Amino acid sequence: MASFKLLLVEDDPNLGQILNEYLTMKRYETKLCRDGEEGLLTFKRESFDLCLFDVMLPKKDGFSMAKEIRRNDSVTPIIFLTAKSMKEDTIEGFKIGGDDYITKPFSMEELLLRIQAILRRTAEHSPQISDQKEFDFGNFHFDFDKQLLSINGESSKLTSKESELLRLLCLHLNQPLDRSVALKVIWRDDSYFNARSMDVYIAKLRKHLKADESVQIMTLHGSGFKLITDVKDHS
Amino acid sequence: MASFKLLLVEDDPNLGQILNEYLTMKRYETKLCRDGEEGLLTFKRESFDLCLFDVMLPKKDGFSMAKEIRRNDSVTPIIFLTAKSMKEDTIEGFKIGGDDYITKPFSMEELLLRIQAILRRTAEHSPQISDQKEFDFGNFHFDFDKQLLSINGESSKLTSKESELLRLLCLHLNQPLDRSVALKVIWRDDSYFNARSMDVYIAKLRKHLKADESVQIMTLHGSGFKLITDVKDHS
DNA sequence: AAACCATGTTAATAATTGTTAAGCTGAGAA
DNA sequence: TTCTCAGCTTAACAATTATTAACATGGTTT
Repeated sequence: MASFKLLLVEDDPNLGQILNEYLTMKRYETKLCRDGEEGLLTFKRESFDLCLFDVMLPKKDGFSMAKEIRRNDSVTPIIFLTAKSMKEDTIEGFKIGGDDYITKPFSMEELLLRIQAILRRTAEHSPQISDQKEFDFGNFHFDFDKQLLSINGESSKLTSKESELLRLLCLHLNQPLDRSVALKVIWRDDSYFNARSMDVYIAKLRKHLKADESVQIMTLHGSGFKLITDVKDHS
Repeated sequence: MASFKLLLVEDDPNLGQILNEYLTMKRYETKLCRDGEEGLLTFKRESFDLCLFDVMLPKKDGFSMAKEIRRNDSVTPIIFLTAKSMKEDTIEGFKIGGDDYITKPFSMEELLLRIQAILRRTAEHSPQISDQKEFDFGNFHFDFDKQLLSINGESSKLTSKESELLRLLCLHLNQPLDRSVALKVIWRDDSYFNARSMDVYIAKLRKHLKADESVQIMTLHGSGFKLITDVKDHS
């Protein structure tokens, strides 16, 4: 899946960098700005899936930024990060059209989960341009909606779980797919039994993919799997 | 706008009543339940726009309720209210698929704002309970009021249940339709027997739709169905 | 090597869905 | 009223899909 793009505006260099690294590690494309004006310019220049604004910022505070954004964009979610837990502030934040308000100190995991909770709602309904439904790899053609995997004119029907897993693998073609990512997306929970269930489905997919030897699902021991296709060597 | 319907499950009678009154005053239609089992039954029987669950509850805790709901409804937003602010708990709440997690004591205004922030997102994207009466998909033309499904000049009469179900599928054309959504809209109650009845009607519709191979009702095992049509090729 | 995980594989079990037909019910006709 | 019929529900059983268990294999660490 194409990663989400976040705009983080935070003037504290330490916190800014830590958050930046953490979110990047979690596969978000993160842009860090140091003050409100820079943040607003960046927002106007590029396009983001979600904003994280510190409230107290040099040059232009987080609320003012949000107000300006909401004048012509009522969609992009905004989360405020702040040291103050003042009731007045919280309320102000939501009234402007913010989506969440987190008080420092917060755990990074909680921030991540709140980001995910919001993106889950906006992403699932938005007319995903990047929400690919059909894939070609090796000699295969895979239609996710119809749950059909075809090769040389022959097609076989996949089950829902098989399709979901194959789709995730295709979206990461020739790139690693983390176990935990797949488990969270498909099984909604990363647990021992679900993990075993996923292994069973990997096995099923491998059987389906036998029809083309140049395609295979590689095991990345301890981390996940990777769907790879041989690139033909024309040397 | 028709007011939103909230399911509030809270065992503390004082807090329960205060919240109930406050939310009612704010023009939400609120249903208050005292324990988890009652809450779950109510949820299955009626249909709500958002849930507010206390975590610690008699008979069945808030997390267990959320888990059961998320098994066939990934849509309805859930907010957890709790006395504990344990990090573990917060994380658990989001992992289950919750949308927000509020720690007592909280201000009513903040709760209200968080509810609004979430509803703003879901409402604007949700497949509007549209009053569309006629649909074209594949080579079919479907007139909901007349209960007529036509193709190539031939039309067949549908029963009212068939029509209602086909209409819901059409409104979600090429998108998933949750079992629980359909059951609540058409049967008013998400229960075992109604679910079986719905399966029978899916079968009936499939027979009707055989007349055009490019149209079919896909099964999304464990979650629902999807009416799909081949996208016409305009090359 | 031994111990310890993680993964592969197959089969048994459980859950969900497909299908057909029998029963029930309410509305209109006789 | 009773009869009939269409439409809906319920039951029963079949088929499919998903999960869990059990054991085999292979990688990693010490």
